Amino acid sequence: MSRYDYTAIENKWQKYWEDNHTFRAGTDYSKPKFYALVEFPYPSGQGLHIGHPRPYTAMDIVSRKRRLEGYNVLFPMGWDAFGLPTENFAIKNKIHPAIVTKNNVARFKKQLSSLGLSFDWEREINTTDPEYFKWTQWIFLQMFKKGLAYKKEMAVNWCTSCKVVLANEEVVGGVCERCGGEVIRKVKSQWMLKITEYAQRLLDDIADVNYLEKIKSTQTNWIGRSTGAEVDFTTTTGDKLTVYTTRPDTLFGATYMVISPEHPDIEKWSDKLQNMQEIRDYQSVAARKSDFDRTEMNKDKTGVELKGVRAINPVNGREIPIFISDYVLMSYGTGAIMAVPAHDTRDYEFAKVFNLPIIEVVKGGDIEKEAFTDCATGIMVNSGFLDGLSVEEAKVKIKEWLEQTGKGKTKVNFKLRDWVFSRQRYWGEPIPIVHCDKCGYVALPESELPLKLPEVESYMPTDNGESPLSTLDSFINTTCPHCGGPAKRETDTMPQWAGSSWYFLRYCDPKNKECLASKEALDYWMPVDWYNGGMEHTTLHLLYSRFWHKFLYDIGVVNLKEPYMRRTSHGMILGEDGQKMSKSRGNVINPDDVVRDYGADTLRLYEMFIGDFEKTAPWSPSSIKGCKRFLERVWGLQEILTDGEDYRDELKASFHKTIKKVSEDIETLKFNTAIAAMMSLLNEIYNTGSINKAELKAFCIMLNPFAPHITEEIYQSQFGEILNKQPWVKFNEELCKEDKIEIVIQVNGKLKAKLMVNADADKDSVLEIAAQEEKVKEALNGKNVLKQIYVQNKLVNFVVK
RNA sequence: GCGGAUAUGGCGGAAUAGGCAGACGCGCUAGCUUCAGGUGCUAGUCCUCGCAAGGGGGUGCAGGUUCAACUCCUGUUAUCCGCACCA
Repeated sequence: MSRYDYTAIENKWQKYWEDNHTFRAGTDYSKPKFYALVEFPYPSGQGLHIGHPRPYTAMDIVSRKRRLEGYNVLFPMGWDAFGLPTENFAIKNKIHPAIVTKNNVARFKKQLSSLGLSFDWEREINTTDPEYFKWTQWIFLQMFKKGLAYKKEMAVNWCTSCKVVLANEEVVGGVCERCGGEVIRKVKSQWMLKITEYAQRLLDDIADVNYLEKIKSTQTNWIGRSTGAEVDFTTTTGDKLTVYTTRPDTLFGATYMVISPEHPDIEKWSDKLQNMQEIRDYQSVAARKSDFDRTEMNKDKTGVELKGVRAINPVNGREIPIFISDYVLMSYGTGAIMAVPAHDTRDYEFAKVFNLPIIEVVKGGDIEKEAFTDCATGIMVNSGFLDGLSVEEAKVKIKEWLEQTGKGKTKVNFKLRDWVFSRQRYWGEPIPIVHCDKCGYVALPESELPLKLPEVESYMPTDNGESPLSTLDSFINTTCPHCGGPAKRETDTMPQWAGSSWYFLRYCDPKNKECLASKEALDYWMPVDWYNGGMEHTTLHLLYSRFWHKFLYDIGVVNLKEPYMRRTSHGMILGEDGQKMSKSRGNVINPDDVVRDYGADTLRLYEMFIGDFEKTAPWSPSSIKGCKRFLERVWGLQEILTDGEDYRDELKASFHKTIKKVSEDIETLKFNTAIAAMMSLLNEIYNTGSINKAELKAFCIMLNPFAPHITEEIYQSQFGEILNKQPWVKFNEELCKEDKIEIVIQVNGKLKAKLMVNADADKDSVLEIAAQEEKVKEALNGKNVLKQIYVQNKLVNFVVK
């Protein structure tokens, strides 16, 4: 027999699969379907990372198993190809980003193909393809028409050195991630998407889907719902100043107020404020601080009192001072708070710095030392009509009072903020809006989609931070679709998250020219049955795409509220040193080298065997050899093949048990133990010295999803058939049981002997035999047996004294 | 600070409706094969005392429940991830 020539075998089967369209998702909509999804990669210039194959192989295993189980499987792949690195590469090397993308995609595709992943390449999509982003733009227009897309002045991160707007992720330690330059806040007009309008539904519907618990809780925290009240304070200027609080019960303890430095009322009061210069100074310092600086200021509270304007506590009529401080954020609640120093840590710190009164309103803490915040079970004091009530009762009563007197109302707040949807970049979807002086922002007619990117000389952002598109008069100047007058195009582009917010829908019908996907295809394929991806996408991509999907549900494009039935996630593959792989650490493993040296099947097997799928795992160049050895030994089974169309008795239970374990482990992401079980079975087979036809067939089929090339090759050369056309292996629960079972004999919990007994033997007979064991006799000798514990098929424990 | 997770041999990791701790693999040791290297095969490999038979200890740490605890309970430490002045 020939040696295991993995390169030849893998090339042969990859070609066979391609020629025969083996993995084409069928259009027979009467068959049961299964939609498996992995996150489509950003085709970076670095090529495929060794971490990519981990989730891809996992879902490939599930997909391959489902096909053998008779499902019509959709397992697609595409390219999330808009993005900064490509643009930067284009700028540096003066190559058009589309060409960079094309080259990178070609390389990625070649690399992915070499892994034998069963993607349906006929459904390949690319977010930078105008035929694709036509529909990204279309969805944006629908949102615009429904009032969900709007323009707003927003503070953004601005690198003073690169002269570029940075995403929050690009600001590291207060400086620009790339050049180390100073980053400041700059106000710019940005397109926003009203995801907050969907906050409650995004929260509620998590209950209906099968996501990992940690994904659910991360999303829940990110949405950050809280219930409290809005309370109106009047001021000595006669204005109304509204605060949001989750603790309206402590209203009697409010001894001052704090408003954000950006609060608009400050300007309104400017002629009444005696220390305006001091206030302006503080405002400009706060404005220069990045988010990073603000968090660094954690310990030292700063602020300025507004001299000349005071507020009146609505519950007791007391006049209290108003401060500005950067610990109050304009972006949450109302941008103003009532400060209750006795029961809030931040307010307490601030009150100490500015020597403000601290009034205890819930008994139980020691407010001389610290704020008493953990006071849910306390009793109200110094609180007028709330005195003597529990905190819970007080909350109800004060809310009633606020509603009755018209001084406030119950209010729900979310941490979730609207989505900044503009990027001042070239390599993204153009936003299909024009601005007309007469008509304002006007949507491009759908007939003009896709709005393509124009050719430009340079992709470099401009000095003032506008998109490169803003330098192109031929692009900017247009006519208003509404009034026909002169108008200017929007020059910002969409963020990278746009294209990935609906891509799973396009896979259902990727070539449709009439709509983003036909109703028929969507109704059949959706929802995604199983979506695996990284934890890092839990709060952005996953939330964004749920939002878009809900919007598309509202306008009747899809008929389901949620896009993904099940969401799981995988751990990262680290370098040999346990650190994240990076060029600078020199611990990068190139998948091409691994495929060349060990073969795709070994790589796939090792990535699944490396450890718990959900946890990070360090790459080990020596451990992978174990997987190679295993496959060599599987290959070697052909040399000891004998006739026989049934499992031999001595292996029957082992086969049934292993099939059961592998079948179940694949469903629960426990690929490592599935492989371990097959390794054990292989060892058992070799111990018998031979394998028969039935056994080899079953072994190949259950190993096939993991190592598809070698198993197809063995199957074809031994049995002359295509494995892919066989049904998935079955097990029989009854036959998993061994006739004889080893049970453990303990005395006082200490192992004394092991005994082979008939399965399901009764207590008395086992106890009798157990007591006869030499070691047991010894241990029992002269002792008093107090108790005999018998666990069927497991153990016997004699409790003696 | 909040939320989530993790802690088991030299290494990656198994085992939780409580029931043989260390499956499976790597590495290592010895032997066989080999001129040698590599491959392959056989045996061994948690620590410790012992020539052995056999004994003792052991799942981050300290307690508890139980005939029996990696698994349950209480407390505690460390590490990782996410969010973070969210009122």
